[in-house]
Amino acid sequence: MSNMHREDAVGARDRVSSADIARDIRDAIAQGTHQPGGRLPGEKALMEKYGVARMTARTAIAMLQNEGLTVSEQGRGVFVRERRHMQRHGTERYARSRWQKAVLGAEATEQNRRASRVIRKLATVSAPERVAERLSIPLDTPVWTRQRLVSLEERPIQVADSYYPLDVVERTKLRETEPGSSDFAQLDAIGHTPTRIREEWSARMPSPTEVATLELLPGTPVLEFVRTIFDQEGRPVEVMLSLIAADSAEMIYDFPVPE
Amino acid sequence: MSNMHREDAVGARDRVSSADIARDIRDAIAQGTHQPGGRLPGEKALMEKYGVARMTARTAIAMLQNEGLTVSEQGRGVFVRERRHMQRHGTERYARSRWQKAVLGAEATEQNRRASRVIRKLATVSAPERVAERLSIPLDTPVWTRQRLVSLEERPIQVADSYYPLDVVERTKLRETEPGSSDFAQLDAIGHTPTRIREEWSARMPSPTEVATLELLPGTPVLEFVRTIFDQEGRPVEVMLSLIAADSAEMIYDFPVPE
DNA sequence: TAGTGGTCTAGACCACTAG
DNA sequence: TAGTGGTCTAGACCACTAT
Repeated sequence: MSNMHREDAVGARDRVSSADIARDIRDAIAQGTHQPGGRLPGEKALMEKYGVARMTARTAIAMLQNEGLTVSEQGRGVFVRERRHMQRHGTERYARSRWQKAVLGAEATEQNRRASRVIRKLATVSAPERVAERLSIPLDTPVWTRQRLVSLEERPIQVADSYYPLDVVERTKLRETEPGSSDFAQLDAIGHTPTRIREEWSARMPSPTEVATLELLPGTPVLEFVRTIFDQEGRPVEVMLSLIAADSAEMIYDFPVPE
Repeated sequence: MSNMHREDAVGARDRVSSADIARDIRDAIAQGTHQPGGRLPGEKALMEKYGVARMTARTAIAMLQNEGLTVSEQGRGVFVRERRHMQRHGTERYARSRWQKAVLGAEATEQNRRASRVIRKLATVSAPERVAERLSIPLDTPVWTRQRLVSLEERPIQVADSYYPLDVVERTKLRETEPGSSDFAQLDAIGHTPTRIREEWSARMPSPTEVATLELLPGTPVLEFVRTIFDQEGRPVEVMLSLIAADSAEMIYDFPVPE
């Protein structure tokens, strides 16, 4: 963090480093000098302005990109990253009164945005470890899975893989591509009334595969999200493993102080 | 994603790219070939193995670092990143029965780890926007703030800045450095019984300042956390703005399905 | 002191975008 | 086609770690 004496300083002046350049641009963005979506000085401009080599300018830009502040587009330039619309995940969205519509669809509608989903997989598979643990079944027990990619306004925002014990889905629409109403209503209809929910999640940087699937920009973390639904008897009847682009998600929990 | 024909392929062989090198190492880590904390091939080793220039090897290593998979230590080498202990955040930790101890301290003790906190600021300040909104007061209204840095096992893991309406803290220990018991007990003692809690979460990459404060490794996202405490009359009496290293936090919420 | 990663320079060729 | 960013090479000097 040694502060640089800039070019205007007399004598022993430190050379400008990529970190200095990055700081200048970062500050300018914070000050509002550059608006979201606006163009930033490119590699050439930085080379000239600071008198550095191309790699130095590139390093500065890479720093900002890894912070999620900018995006570089080949052939176009470097831009201030635009904020994405936030998708809110909260306790209220599971309310009984909303079971008729798919949870996400309902939320999107409320926020005046279009949600769509693409089924990636519908099959019977061996329960992966995280699923088996939560469904309280042995590892590799066959389970039904429905895996989908959820998009909002054409942008993929969430991978959601649901797993159900076979006996739960046996005679229901949950095996179909388009169940029509939400998992909640479906489960309720077959005698497994969703009664308690457990949500677990953490954040991390995505793998390149995940970057491709969710079309993530550099510097975007993902939320690893696991939701377990318990029925009226306390039995876990669905585990959903999900991956959510962190730049478009906000989790909100509203609850009374427990005794 | 063009698959490379490796050196052993005949004729027009693609050159090995930094992405290829990164993929090889990533796969090896996933396969368990390299254990957490274990040493990875350094720049020189990669240059020789793949016949590339130093910058190419460095780029490959940088990719892995930005994914949070590796750490480079100057003068030592490149290593597989070790997993940090997880600090769990959930609904139960606010239970009335725990109000005597500080919330975090209690959780740490249960997990057999030492928590410590350093006060960074105790003062009356103008309410920042996010605080004013949640306390339902005009922007820049004076509020009392207590800002602290929480560490677990000597590692900083959370910045927590609490804000209180002035009339709430006027005659209480909340203004002191070491209130002795938790905010919850303090608020309760002065007639503002914590009754409802609202928690809001999102994740993003940290600024360099935040990296320094939380001593974050590259490729570590942060969780931005806002907790609002409401008293028995539904009045917001505390807003806490917090920043948490994502590689050491896991959120768990357990709640009944709302009506 | 040897070996490692951190930073910078200088120049090449490629891929994509826009006029 | 000009201009932009993406990737790679080759070599220099520096900072830190270990021995």
